[in-house]
Amino acid sequence: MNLKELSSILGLSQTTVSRALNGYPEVSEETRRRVKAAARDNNYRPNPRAMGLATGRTRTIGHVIPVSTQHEIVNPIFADFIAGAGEVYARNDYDMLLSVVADVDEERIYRQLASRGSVDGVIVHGPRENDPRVALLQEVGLPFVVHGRAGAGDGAYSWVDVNNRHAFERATNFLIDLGHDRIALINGVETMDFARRRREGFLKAMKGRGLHPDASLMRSEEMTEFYGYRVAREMLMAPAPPTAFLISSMITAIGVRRAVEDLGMKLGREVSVVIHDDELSYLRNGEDIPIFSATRSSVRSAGQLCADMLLDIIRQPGQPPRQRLLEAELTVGLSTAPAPKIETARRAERR
Amino acid sequence: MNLKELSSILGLSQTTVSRALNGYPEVSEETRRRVKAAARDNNYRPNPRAMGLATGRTRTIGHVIPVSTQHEIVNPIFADFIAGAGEVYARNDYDMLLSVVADVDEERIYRQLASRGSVDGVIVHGPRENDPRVALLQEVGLPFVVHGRAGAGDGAYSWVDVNNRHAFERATNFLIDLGHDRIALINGVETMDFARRRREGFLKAMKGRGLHPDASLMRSEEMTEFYGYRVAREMLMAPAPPTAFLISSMITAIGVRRAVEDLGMKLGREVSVVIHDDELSYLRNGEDIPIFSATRSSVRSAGQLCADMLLDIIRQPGQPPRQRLLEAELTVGLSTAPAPKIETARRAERR
DNA sequence: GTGAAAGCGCTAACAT
DNA sequence: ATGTTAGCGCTTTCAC
Repeated sequence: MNLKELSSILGLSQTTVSRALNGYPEVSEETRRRVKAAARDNNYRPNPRAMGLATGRTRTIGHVIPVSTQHEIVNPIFADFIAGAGEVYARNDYDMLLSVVADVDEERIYRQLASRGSVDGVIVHGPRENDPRVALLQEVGLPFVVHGRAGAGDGAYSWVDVNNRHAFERATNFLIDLGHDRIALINGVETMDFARRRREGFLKAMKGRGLHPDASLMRSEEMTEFYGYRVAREMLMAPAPPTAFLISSMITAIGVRRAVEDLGMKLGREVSVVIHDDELSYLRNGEDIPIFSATRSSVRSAGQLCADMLLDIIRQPGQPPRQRLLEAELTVGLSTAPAPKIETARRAERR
Repeated sequence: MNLKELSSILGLSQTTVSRALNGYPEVSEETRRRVKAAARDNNYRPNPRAMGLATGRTRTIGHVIPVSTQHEIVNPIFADFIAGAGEVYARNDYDMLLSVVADVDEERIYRQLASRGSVDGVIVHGPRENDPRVALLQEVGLPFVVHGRAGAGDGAYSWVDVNNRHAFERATNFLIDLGHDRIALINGVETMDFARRRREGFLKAMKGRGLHPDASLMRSEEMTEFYGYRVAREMLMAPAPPTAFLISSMITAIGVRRAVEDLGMKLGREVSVVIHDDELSYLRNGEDIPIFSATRSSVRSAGQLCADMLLDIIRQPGQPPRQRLLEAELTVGLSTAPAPKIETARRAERR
């Protein structure tokens, strides 16, 4: 069922039917009612490609997932983020286009998305310091929201982030409260913004409590399981082993646990594995309340929020995104720059 | 830069330029060369929506990720699968459309994808027994490949699966070899095909070795961390606790480990956590070779294979997909039914 | 308030 | 081997 058929059934022109369906004000109430009813009854679905061709808009958001060329990890955290964002898209009748791409190809992909007009906007994942993608996207005029912070000036772009520094500061303080003073930080690659912030939180807490962080207990690598296993083993076998671990990834934590077991040490009291907030709550609340999913749900919220903000930006070209309430442990930054406009766009006054 | 502009630069008709670019045979060698050069120099990118409108094909594959309405888990395994599939799409210049959808809405989404023509085909995730989606997709004529088996007749559709039964049989046998006879099976929901197969593998090994599986040591639920924690704790505190666990999910295994720690028991020798093949190799090979990623990479291979098969099916309407070599622990089934044809399709003879 | 017609960028019959 | 023309299904301008 296409517009032509539908309009001939109704004895109206395609124009009128289109206008009625799209909420243009110049259609009579009566006609609009009839048209909407007929559309529903005939199970009419506008062809998104035809719409896209005509409007320049696609109702599609791109997510570019960079896969490192050196390691084959795909951060499982993406799954939660994507799920959150996907929910929002579904609710708003947007599609999600996922590009899994070798990190070296990222620029090409972004340019391609922009020049092909495959998407109305993109979410940027895993920002690095002074991430070139920000400038790139601004250059090609593709609206975007960054998941994490890319470390350019405030207000230069919009972002949503988990409050990494604060979470790690809290976790560190908590371990110190438990009596630990040799705390190992097993972190992700610190060119990644989130890893840098986690480190800062850790150091802030240590110094705030008069403790000297031991450089040999601070590592920064791609967060694989084996990385956790290897460095934990190394540290635990050294003359002055850590009494607690602060770990940046669930996967890496598994490796650490293995190392601890391997050495015949006891997990729990002797060595606490803390993966930011979630595990922290685990320790705090005892055995009955598993809050491990807390972080996963934060990430999911982050996905929702990112998507929501991006849709906002896209739908209100020329206006900064609106402020909003935050759930979970999230922080946001709103771009003060107006969003790029799509030339062809001429928003109808929604009724 | 669009076709019109490009052709006017070249002083040729749009038709000729289109034909040259798309490899139609009736273009002169010389012209083709010129056209291709000009396209490259002018950085010409065909508009995929316009192409889609004209051909009915979209060069887009849909992945529908069902999210349970009752639990908010998103299987992290999806991330690896998606990464594998995404790679193949990128290589073949296809797009991936991801729909995260409440399981109750799944049928609607599939129908929508079909009727809107948003995608050329779909990958079906998480099949259940006699999954209605198979019939649905056949009804609406959308080409598909199932990740896992949906338990209809052989040859009715194409699928790719990890060899679940075999993996669990091996793991169970291995535990028995180690001297265990009270082995707990902490499985996923057994209406899911993969969970049923894993159970079968477990039972086969147990019976094959003359052991009686204890019903109180076999559980089947949505694979969350807390589920692992809860049932492991229960089992370990019962009069006759298990001496080993066979667990269907990495996440659930984390819960089990916690339970073990909580009870002050020692992991490793006393209780072995086995998550199909990967952990099995871990145990077998000792501490230096972490093969934990084995399963993750199987899943990734499965993603690649699914995508590859689907593209095959789409590109050769009317022909069964070709046989292929398998890597990793995968099994495939090939549909004997011809793939549905897209009416508008008229494949050019690729030169 | 409604309709006719042009056009979005491309492909594919049908000429030549 | 190349061009002409008619769509694909929708939006939007312009006229009534």
